[in-house]
This record gives sequence, C-alpha cells and structure tokens, in this order.
Amino acid sequence: MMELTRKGEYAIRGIVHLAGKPLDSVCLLSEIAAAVDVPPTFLAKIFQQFSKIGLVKSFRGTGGGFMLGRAPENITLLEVVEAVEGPIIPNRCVINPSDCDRSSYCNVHPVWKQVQDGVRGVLEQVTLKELAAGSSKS
Amino acid sequence: MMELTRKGEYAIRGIVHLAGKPLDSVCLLSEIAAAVDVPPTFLAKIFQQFSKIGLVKSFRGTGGGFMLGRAPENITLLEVVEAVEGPIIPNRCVINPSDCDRSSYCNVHPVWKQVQDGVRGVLEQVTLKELAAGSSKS
DNA sequence: CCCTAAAAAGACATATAAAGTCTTCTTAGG
DNA sequence: CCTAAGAAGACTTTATATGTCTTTTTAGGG
Repeated sequence: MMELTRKGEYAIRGIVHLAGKPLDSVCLLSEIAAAVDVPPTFLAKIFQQFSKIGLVKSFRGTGGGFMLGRAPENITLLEVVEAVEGPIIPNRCVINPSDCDRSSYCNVHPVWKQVQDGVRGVLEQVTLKELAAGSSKS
Repeated sequence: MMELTRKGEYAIRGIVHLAGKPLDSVCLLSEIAAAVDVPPTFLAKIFQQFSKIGLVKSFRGTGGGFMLGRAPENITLLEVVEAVEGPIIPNRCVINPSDCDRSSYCNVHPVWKQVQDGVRGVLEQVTLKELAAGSSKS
C-alpha cells in the first residue's frame, strides 16, 4: 500500500531533470520525455498540471518549452507529489470526520493523522535542488 | 495518494471490534460484520487472510467463529494493515533497486526509504489493545 | 499573412486493481 | 445425517490508472 503511481514517479523524474538544467533555460517537453523515459503525451499532461500551479513556466510556439517556475531550492518534493497525486491522505476520515461515522469512538483516527504528518514532513524537507544534484545528464 | 483501501479499513474495524471482546470468546463473522457495518462476504475474505497468518483463530461448524490469535496488546496496527494491504511501499524501487534502472543516480530513493520507515514506525507503535479501548460495544 | 513549431485541452481507449457476490466444499457438533 | 459455521475459488462490477488521439491555441519566422 501507500504506493506512488506512475504519474507521480514520472512527475518527479521529469521535474528533477528540468531542475538539473541551467536556470532559465527553456527545455522541450520531447527532450525531457526522452531523457527520463516517459511517454511524451503522458508527461505533457503532468507538466500542464505543474504549469497551472506555477511549478513550471511554459512557452508555446516556436522556441517554446518549459522552465522551472522557481529556483529548485524553493520547490519541495511534497509540492511536486501533491501537485499530481493530490493531497496525502492515509485515510478518508483524516480530512472529513463526517466521512467516518464512527469517529466518535474511533481511536485509529489520530494514528492516521500522525502518519500523514510524518510523510508530509519528510517530503517537505527535500528540495529539487538536492534531488537534481549529481544527475547532470545535461 | 497513500490512501488506505476499503479492505484495509474494514480489516481494522473488524479486528478492533474483536479485540474489544472478552479474551477467548468466539465471535460469529456475521455478528462482527453487522457491528462494524461491512459486507459479510467481504469481511470473510479479510478474516481468512488474518487466519492464515495467525492474527485470528477460526473455528468451523456449529458454535464456530473467530477469536484473536494473540493478546490484543501483542498485535500491532502495522501487522493488521500489512496483512491485507501488503507491505508498505511508497515506491517500487524501495524494494528492488533493479526495478529502478536509474537507481545509480536516483537521489529520491533514500527519501522513499525514509517515508517507509516513518510510516511503519508509527503503525508499529499502536496495538489493538489501545485501539479497542473505549469502544466496548460488546 | 501564412507556415511551422510548440504547448493546451479534451475526448477517447485500454488495462489493472478494488470492491463485492455467488457457488461449492469442508469441518464440526448435535 | 442434518445443520451451522468458515474456506476456497470463480465470477462480476466498478473505479482508477495509464495512456493515446485529435483539435485548438499561441508564438515566431519567412
């Protein structure tokens, strides 16, 4: 359980690759897709999601492509993962207690909250800069 | 992401209910299913999995049913969850590095390991005894 | 102004897994 | 040998993951 989907994995690979590029250099989606071995059409969807929330900037037309929306040290793994996978929710009742009609006597509830906080805490400490370090495959 | 499935949720509800019963009392599956509001046929599958690894003991025929396999303070939430959901694996490459052909230059790898350890650590600290406390709906 | 290169958007298709059901078999007690 | 349980496995249905395809929009260059 708790497994990252392909989408999440591809998302990380793709944006980490971009983060390894010189800042402000525009990068073709097709180039990224080839470099990280992800279906280009699928990666396109992912980068569109990134673009909407400003994790990356996109440029259309000739000479277009993508670049990071912020400096890599200011983008956390948590942001990347939640951008495409949605919020980290070990159990429905963590968000909306009313989803869990037994919440009044549910001792499991706080445990899931703890799991959620733990996972988010780990992912929040990691930035794209760290992840891109050493993976300079131009 | 990272969401527990229904199966996992049902599994917890069911075995926590059982843990709230007096020790060594045999409990009908149908009674448990009704009490925790889970489809009986589905819960049957879940308890069969529990039975195979000794988390519960089962008795067939007239007067049969289920009881906990061990004292509730000796069964952790981690065991329960992994029994039905499988091992906690945030990313495939955590288990088998060969699944991740870019592991040589993959800095994300240790992060997932940390997530895995964190989640397991939390779930391992919680026992059925604690979860059953206060939920004495006989 | 057109032609081409790119991303954006949305509909579509397929595959896998989750969620649940049904039927038959085995075991045990009365 | 009849009935009450759980065991086992096939089956169905639904949802989600994983893509693909087509059309549209945007921008640059001749």
